[in-house]
Amino acid sequence: MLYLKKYFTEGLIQFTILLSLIGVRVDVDTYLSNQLPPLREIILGPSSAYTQTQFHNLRNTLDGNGIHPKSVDLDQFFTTRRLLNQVRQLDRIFVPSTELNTWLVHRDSETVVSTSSQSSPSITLDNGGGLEDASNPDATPAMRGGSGTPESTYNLNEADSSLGAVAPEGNQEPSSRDGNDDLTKEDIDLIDILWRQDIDLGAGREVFNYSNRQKESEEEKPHPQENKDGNEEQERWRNGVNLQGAQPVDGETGESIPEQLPGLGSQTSLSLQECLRLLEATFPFGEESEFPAPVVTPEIVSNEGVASTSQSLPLAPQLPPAEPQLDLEQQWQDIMAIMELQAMEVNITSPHSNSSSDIDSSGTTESNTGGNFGLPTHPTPVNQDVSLHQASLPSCSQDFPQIFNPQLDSTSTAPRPTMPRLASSNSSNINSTFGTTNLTGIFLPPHINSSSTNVTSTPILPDPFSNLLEESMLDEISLLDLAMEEGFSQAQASQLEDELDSDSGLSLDSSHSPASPSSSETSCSSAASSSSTSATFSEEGAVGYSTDSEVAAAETEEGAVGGYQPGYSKLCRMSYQDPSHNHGLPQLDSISHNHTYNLPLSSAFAEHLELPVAVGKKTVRDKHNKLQPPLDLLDKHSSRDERRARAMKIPFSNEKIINLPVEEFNELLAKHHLSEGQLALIRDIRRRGKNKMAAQNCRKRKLDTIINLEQGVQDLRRDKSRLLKEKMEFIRSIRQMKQKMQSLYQEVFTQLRDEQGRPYPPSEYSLQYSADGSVLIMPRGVTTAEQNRKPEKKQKDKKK
DNA sequence: GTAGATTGTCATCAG
DNA sequence: CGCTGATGACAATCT
Repeated sequence: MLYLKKYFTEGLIQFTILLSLIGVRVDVDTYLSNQLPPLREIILGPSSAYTQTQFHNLRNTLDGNGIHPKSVDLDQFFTTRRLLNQVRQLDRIFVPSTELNTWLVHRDSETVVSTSSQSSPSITLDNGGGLEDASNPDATPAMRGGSGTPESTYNLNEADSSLGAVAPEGNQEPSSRDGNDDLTKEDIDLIDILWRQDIDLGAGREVFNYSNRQKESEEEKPHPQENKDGNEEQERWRNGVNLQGAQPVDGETGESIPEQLPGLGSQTSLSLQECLRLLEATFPFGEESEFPAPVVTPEIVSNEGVASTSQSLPLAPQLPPAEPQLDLEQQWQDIMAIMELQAMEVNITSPHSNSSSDIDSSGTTESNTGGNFGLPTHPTPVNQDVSLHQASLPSCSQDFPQIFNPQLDSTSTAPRPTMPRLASSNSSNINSTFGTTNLTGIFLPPHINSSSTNVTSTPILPDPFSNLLEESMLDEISLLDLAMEEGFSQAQASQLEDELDSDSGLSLDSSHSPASPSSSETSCSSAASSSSTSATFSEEGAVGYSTDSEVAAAETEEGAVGGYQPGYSKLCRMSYQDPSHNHGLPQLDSISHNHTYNLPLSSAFAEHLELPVAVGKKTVRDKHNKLQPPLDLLDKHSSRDERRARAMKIPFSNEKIINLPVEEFNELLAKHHLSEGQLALIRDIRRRGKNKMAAQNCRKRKLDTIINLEQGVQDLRRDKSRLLKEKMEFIRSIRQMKQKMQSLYQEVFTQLRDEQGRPYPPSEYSLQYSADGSVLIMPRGVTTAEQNRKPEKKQKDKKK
């Protein structure tokens, strides 16, 4: 798309037309033949090439200056301009696009998931989505273990194993524990701390039957849960829920494949890395266009998750063909913001997670990366990603798979999966974060619950997740609505901004109000008014007058009617704006108003010929027109003051009158012996002329203000949507933390034993948290205040 | 013929 | 005090 846009942006069509006029046959399709049908851009939407402003802007820019529209030099001009654009875009293209692609992949999966109706698995997939998946493709394969069960299952197993290993041994030696999962380890640490605290308080561990408990938990919990989880997932599969389909998100990146084929996992990861490399390689070039270019190889798709890719393709049509880059950047920012949020969450919940996750690799060969990344893919956090994905997906979805697939084929030796740029700084934290949250929130609770008594946590999880999913979907929808509200104009405006280097203002203007050339002028006026063609009206006055006046001065004041030459110069500039250029652009046709302000060709030309040295009186207009036929033309298009000046036989041009500095103006007046009437007229002309320019400037400023306000409104809308996203994600994370807390509570409580080794009945006792971070087990009826007074109850350390 | 847009002009204020 | 710029209001013109 972008590639085409560039061509069109550069006025390819116009250029083609020009060439055709010259006699050179140009086959536009050859340029476009690669992927897109000819003139697809036209169908998809108007490009800047169609806009009057751009074309004229080009002309006014340094490059385009002096190039006549019909000049063959335009070819070179456009080429150079295109190259220049590419160079200028080098710094932009990069990250956002890649990011977007990755997210798109996830999104597809998400959509699949949503359709499938699974809450948790879909969520997990989503969660894994995006950056993490791309970053560490290896994780998933390791976790899969070739069981063929979805990632979630594997994770559960892993979590269980870690738990089991830790539980028996972990009592005495927390350090020995190498929990594969950050969360698991964290939880275990907490439990262990509690036990140790009890010991410190004088309660022997034997009281709690810790070892027994652990063994039981190891033996009983892991398996049942594994089975249970496995059953759940199998059921999901049966139900038509394709976990991999959910994962397919990863699959596009290359991670999802491992599920089916453990061996493929590595390859996919490698391919992913290569893809990332390619992206990095491509980015430096700054060629956005290159993404779509590579031919898609279906292999990856087929292996990993046909569903995802296939679905992704269908989704693509939904995307507005012309997605503004601004939106992409915005989405990217949103994604980053979310990632930060998640990272924060992780840090808060499990500060240890990072280190543990790294250490965990020992558990399984690939588990290291897998642990980190696999986790993210699973459960809860996904929702956040989902919303993001949806936002970004549409545009890039198609392109992304195409890019990666070819690489996947070629590469099998890719080095360690390196984090994409996205993850660069915070990646480790993020990964750990996801992992921890997922494990604790989803996996641990089930284990514990199953072992002890609780079904609560497990049943609870699905619902909230489904709800979350729905919420995320709703969010996205609402966001889409917002985007729609902002209107297509925004997208076009953004495109134009990107396309038009010279001045964003012009582009915006054109987009906003194609019918008003002045507006376009105004936008850019403040910054680079001189560059813009549109400036012709407003500034043209100023510039044109000044130059004209100078010219006129050179020619002397002999009486060549002053206003004429300025008018001619205007004409020259105006000719570029000639409405004829706008053929085929209905909206632009209405733009040109032939007011007296801009002298028409005929008059200007005539004036340029210096027809009137001393023209007879000129009545104000046609109404008053009493002029003779030859003068009629002049009068027609000359301003009132010009006619008045001619009528009064003012010996110098109105331009001089208006634009000369006061001193020179006074000198000029002094040189000529003028009557009172002439002096008065000259002063009026000067006053009116200056006021005219002032009015034009004022209007330009007004328009600028309006445009800026509009832009501000759009920005605020984006911020609003972003904040809403963040809010939703905060809410989700809070829920997750609550769930995690609940699960930990249950776990701790169920493992507590009184002096006789009997468990505390939950109906009679509850854990109370004190301000200092300690946890007390209290009878239900006892208040916290009483607790402080009665520390006889057992105290246990809890995480602080 | 009308509505809307554009532009010019006047009056006024402020620097 | 005069000059100039800015701006609201109105009118003229054009589409």
